[in-house]
Amino acid sequence: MKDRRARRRAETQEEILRIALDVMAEEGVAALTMATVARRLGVQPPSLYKYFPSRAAVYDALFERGQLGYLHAVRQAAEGMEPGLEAMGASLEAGARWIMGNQVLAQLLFWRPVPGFRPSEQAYAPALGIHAHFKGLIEGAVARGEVHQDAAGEEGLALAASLIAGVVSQQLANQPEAGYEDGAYTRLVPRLPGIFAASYPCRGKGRKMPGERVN
Amino acid sequence: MKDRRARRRAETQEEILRIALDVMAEEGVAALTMATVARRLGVQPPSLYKYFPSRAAVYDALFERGQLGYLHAVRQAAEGMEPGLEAMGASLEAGARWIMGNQVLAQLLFWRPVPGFRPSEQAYAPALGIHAHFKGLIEGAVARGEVHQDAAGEEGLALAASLIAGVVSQQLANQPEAGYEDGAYTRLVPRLPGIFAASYPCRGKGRKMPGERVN
DNA sequence: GTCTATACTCCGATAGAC
DNA sequence: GTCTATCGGAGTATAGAC
Repeated sequence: MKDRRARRRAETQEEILRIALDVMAEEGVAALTMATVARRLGVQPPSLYKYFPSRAAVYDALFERGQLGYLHAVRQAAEGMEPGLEAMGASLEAGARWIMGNQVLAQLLFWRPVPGFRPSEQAYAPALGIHAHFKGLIEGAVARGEVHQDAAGEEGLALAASLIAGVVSQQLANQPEAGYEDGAYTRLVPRLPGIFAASYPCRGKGRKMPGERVN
Repeated sequence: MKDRRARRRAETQEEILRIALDVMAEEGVAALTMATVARRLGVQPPSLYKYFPSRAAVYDALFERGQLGYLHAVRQAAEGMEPGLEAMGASLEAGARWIMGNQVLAQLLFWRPVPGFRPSEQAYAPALGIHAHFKGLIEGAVARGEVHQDAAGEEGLALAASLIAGVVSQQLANQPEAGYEDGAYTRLVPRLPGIFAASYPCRGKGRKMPGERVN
């Protein structure tokens, strides 16, 4: 059966990627080498090139997998919810949790730790979906009168992306070992929707926002 | 004269660090090699070890230099100003500008791009000064009634750090070639003090903050 | 599909002559 | 302080036997 061979091949590719993630977690994202993966897999380095044509191809497969995982996480969190601030908060939290649970992939996605590596167009494609997802949520918040319409512009999207990138960057750089629940920076995540809304006030002040601070 | 020898030696160390920065900018922070530096300096690799005992020592010297440069930038920006939101805005902007003008050092300071490298205690020391600097500014803002006193707690400091880290992380990862003036993310920096203040409202709403959005 | 063998390049670091 | 020479090892990738 060709199916069996194909499945076996896919399983081996899976295992290569899994081992690669382990190596990157232990040695650093940029320190991934085909030889190390081969040793752990119990084969000789040349064998790996039957599954991935180059080291960059391994990075690319992981990059695509990461984008898809992150996209799935933020989408699923808002599933069934009306687009708006609350759904945005759910997506932000899910995204932050995903990042803290997939730190290695997150570094590959959101930083540029590997000199010379640029993701292929296909691997980068899900990022557009992520952008569209948050754009839709913010437009929903505008329609519901939760934020000013300017929030749905590029600047608003940049701010939303910067807010989440800020807390996770600080968390990963300063307290990488802390979990999502314990992190001094991830603790800020529930407040991000309120901070975002306060940055694009609709009209009247004092509107109660989810996650807003109560003094 | 021993002074002349010492000065000559210091000059060579300076040039080594300068070349190392160039290499890191072109090849990636983690891709720095002593051999590359030696080639550009026009000497043989072993000669470098007369100036730095190891590659890690080069990273460490650059790390310390970066911390001191960043500390100096944020301090100087607030010099002569009363501690408060306005001074905090000046420091944030100066910090963002410094980062965009010293991207390689910034990666070394705020990300962890080099597997196995940990800064020495001495090299890390200025970071404590940076923390204290912003703590003082926020305490000034509290004293002036610009923000709630909770802003001066660890959570407030974490938020301030996350705000600036977010915009520069996004800028470096997505538009590294853009300058501070043109960046889609650094453009948000002037609004950060207002966003921070809105997150820790003192009492009455609607207070005008520097950098606050006008709708 | 896996292996051995290998070509090729590079690295960090050291020893010792000059 | 600089050099040559070298150790000892790493890496990516390919060729070809099995």
